[in-house]
Amino acid sequence: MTLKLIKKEDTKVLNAHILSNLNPRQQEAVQYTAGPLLIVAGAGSGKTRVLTYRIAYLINLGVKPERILALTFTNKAAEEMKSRIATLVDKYQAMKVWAGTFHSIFARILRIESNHLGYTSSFSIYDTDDSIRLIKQIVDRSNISLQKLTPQSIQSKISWAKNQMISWQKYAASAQTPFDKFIANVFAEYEKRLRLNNAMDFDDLLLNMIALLKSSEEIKSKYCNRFEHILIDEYQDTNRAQYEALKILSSKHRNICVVGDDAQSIYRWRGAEIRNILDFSKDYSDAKLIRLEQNYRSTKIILEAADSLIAYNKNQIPKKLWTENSKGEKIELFVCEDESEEAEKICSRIKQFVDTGTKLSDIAVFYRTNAQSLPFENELRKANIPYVVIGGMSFYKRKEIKDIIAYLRILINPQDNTSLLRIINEPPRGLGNVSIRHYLDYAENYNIPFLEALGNADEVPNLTHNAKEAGKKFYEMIIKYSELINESLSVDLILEYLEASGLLNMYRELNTDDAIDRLENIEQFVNDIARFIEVNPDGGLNDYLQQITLVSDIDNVDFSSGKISLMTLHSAKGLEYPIVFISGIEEGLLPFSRANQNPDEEEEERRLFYVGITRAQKKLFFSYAKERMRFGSYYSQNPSRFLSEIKKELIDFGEFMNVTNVRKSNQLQINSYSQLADADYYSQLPQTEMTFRVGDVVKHSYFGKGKITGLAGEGDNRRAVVYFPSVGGKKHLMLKYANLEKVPPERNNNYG
DNA sequence: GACCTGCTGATTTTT
DNA sequence: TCAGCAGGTC
Repeated sequence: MTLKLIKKEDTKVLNAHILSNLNPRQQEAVQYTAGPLLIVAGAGSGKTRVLTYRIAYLINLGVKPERILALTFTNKAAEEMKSRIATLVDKYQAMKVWAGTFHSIFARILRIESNHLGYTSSFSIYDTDDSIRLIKQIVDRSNISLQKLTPQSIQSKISWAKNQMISWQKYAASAQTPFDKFIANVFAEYEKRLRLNNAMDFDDLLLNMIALLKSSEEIKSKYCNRFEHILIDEYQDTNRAQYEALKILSSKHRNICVVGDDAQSIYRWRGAEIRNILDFSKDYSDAKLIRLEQNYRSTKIILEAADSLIAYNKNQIPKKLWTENSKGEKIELFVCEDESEEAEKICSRIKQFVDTGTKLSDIAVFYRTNAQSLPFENELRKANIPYVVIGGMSFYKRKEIKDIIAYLRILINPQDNTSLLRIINEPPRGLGNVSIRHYLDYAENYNIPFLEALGNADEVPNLTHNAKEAGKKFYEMIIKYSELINESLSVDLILEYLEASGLLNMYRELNTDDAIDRLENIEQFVNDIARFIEVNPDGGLNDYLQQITLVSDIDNVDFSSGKISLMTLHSAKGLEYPIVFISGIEEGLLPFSRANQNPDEEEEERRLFYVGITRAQKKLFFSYAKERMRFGSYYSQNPSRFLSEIKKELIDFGEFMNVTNVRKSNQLQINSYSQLADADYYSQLPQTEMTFRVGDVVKHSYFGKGKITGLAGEGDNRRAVVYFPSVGGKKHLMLKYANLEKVPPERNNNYG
C-alpha cells in the first residue's frame, strides 16, 4: 500500500517534469491516453518530441514498455526515438519498447511465428533487386518475348498489387489485356517460387503479418493483447496493407495514436494512401483530433514560402503553421548555366559559410534524383570539403556485396534457389547455363531444392563429367560451411568461406581499379559483420542478414560528423538543417516529368518540394540550371512552375532581378534568357540537313530537345522514336509532319 | 563454357 | 554517360 502510494507520487513528479517541456497542444497530445487519437503535426511542430514524451509518460503511468508498439518509417527514426526515451525514463525500460519500422517489427514477429505460415524461421527476405531477378528467371523460362515489359516493370506492378492487397488470384481474375494476363501468370509463379525458396519479399512482410493475425484466434489475441498502446509515425505514408494490419492489432485495446502530416505525404508512388490519414476520423468515429501548428524549426520567411507553395494543393487537412521565430533572411536564388555551374555556385557559397565558422554538419544540399549528386561531389572534393552522400547506390546493393549476401543466405536457408542461382557460377566454376538447366530440371522433377540437386549430381541426367564434379564440389563447400556457421559465427570463419568461394581470388587476379574497389568493399563488409558480432554476441547470421536487408543508408549516417550532407528530397524527410540548398528546381525534374500527366502526381511533387523547404531552419537557397546534362547530352531546362507559386517577395533574385522584367502575365516567369538565346540560335541554322540517325539530338517545336533512339519506315512513312526529357519518355513521330530540327553535335558536347 | 564486344536502355523517389 | 546484357567467337 505504502509502496503504491510512493510510486504514484513519483509518477506525478516525473510526468509533471515531462509536461513542463511541452506547449499546451503538445501536452494534450501526450496526456490523451485512452482511445484513438489523430495528431496532425505540421512540419517542425515537435512531432518526435510528442511521440517520445508520450511513450515516456505512458511508462511513468505504469504501462509496461514491452506492451508499447511504436512504428516508424525508418530505422533511424526508431533508434532516435528509443534513445530519446532513454533520457526520459530508465534505460532498460526504454529498450523494451517495441520500436521499429513496420517491416522490421513484422519480420521479427514472423520469425517467431514462421511455422504457422509454413516458413522456417530462417526465411530469406528479398529486396527489390532479388525480386526482379526472380521475376527474370520466370520470364526467361516462359519463352514469351517481353516487348515493352521489363522485369522491373513487372515487379513494380506485382508489388503495387500486393500493396493494395490484391492476390495473384484476384489479379488473374480481373486481367483483361494480354499484357495483364501475362503479368498474372508471372505473378502466380512468383508467389509460388517465393514459397519454394522459403523467402518473403518486402510486401510479404506486411501481408504475411496480416495472414498470421488472421490464421488463428489464439495468435490474434496474443498480439492484440500484447500491444496495449500503438503509436504510428508518418501515418500519411502508410499503405493499404499496413492500414489493415494496424486495424487488427489495435482492435482489442483501441489505443491507437497516429501522427502525420498530409502535406508531407510523398510515397503515393509506392502505394501509400493519403486517404488513411484523411479518413482516420471516419474509421474511428470517437477519435480525438489534435493539431500541432506551432513551428519551432524555421524562420517566418521559410515558413511563409512553404505555406504559399502548398496552398496550391487542393486535397488538404486545413491547418495553419505559425512560428515565434524571427523573420530571417530571404531565400536566395541561384540561376545557373548548367549543373556544373550550379555546383560551383553552391560550393563557393558553402565555403563562405565555412569560413565564417558554420559547422559542416549544419549544411545540406537536396536534389530530386540521385544522379544529380555527381557534380556536387566533384566540386566539394576539389574544394576539400568533406561530404556524405545519403542514399544512391546503397552499399549493400553493390554487386560484390549482394554476391556475398547470397553466399551467406544459402548457408542458413538451403531452399533459397534465387540466391544460389546468383552465385552458382560466380566466380566461373564450370557451371554454365546448360548445366544449370539440367540441375534445375532435376530439382523440379523431384521437388527438391536446387542445392540438393547439386549434391545428387551423379543422378542428374545429361550432365558432363566436369559439370557433375563442379556441382558436387560446390555442394560440399556449402554444406561444410553451413554446419560450421550454424555452430558459431565468427569473422575468421566467414573469411575462410569467402576464400573457399573463390570470389576474393577472382578479384585479386583481375586486379583492375574496379576489382580493387570491390575488394575494398568486401573488406568493409566483413568489418561490418565483425562489428555486428561484437555488438550482438548472441545474434546469428540470420539476424545480421535481416538487419542489412531492412536498413537504408540514411539509418547509418552519423549526423554528428563534420560533413556536408547530400541527399534526395525523399531522404530529407524527417531531418532538419540550419542551412539548406535545394537544387535543380526545374520542369521535368521538380515536378518530375511524369507528373505532367496527372494532377495527383503534381500535388505529390509539390509536397516533395514542401518537405524540402520545411527542412531549413535559418537559411534557404534555391537553384536551377538553364541546361542540364541528361543521358550524355545537354538539354535546355525551364525553371519549375513551383518557383512561381512561392511569393516572390520572399525570394532574393540577386543579380538576376532584371530577368523578371520579361514577365508577361501576373505569373512570375523567370526563364526566358536561355530560351530566347536558343531560339535565335536555332533560327539561324540552315534547314538543309534532314537525314537523321539514331543518337542525333533534335528539336521539336512542342517537346523541345530530344534524342533519336530509333528510326523506321521509308519516304513519307519514315518515323522516328525520340526520347524527350521534357516528357520523360519516348514519342513516335512521323518525320513528314514532325518538323524536327537537327541540333549540331558540338552544341551538345562541348561543355565542361 | 568463358570471354569479348557492341548495343541499349536507364534516371525518380525506397521499406 | 555507362552499366549490364545478349549474341557471337574461340
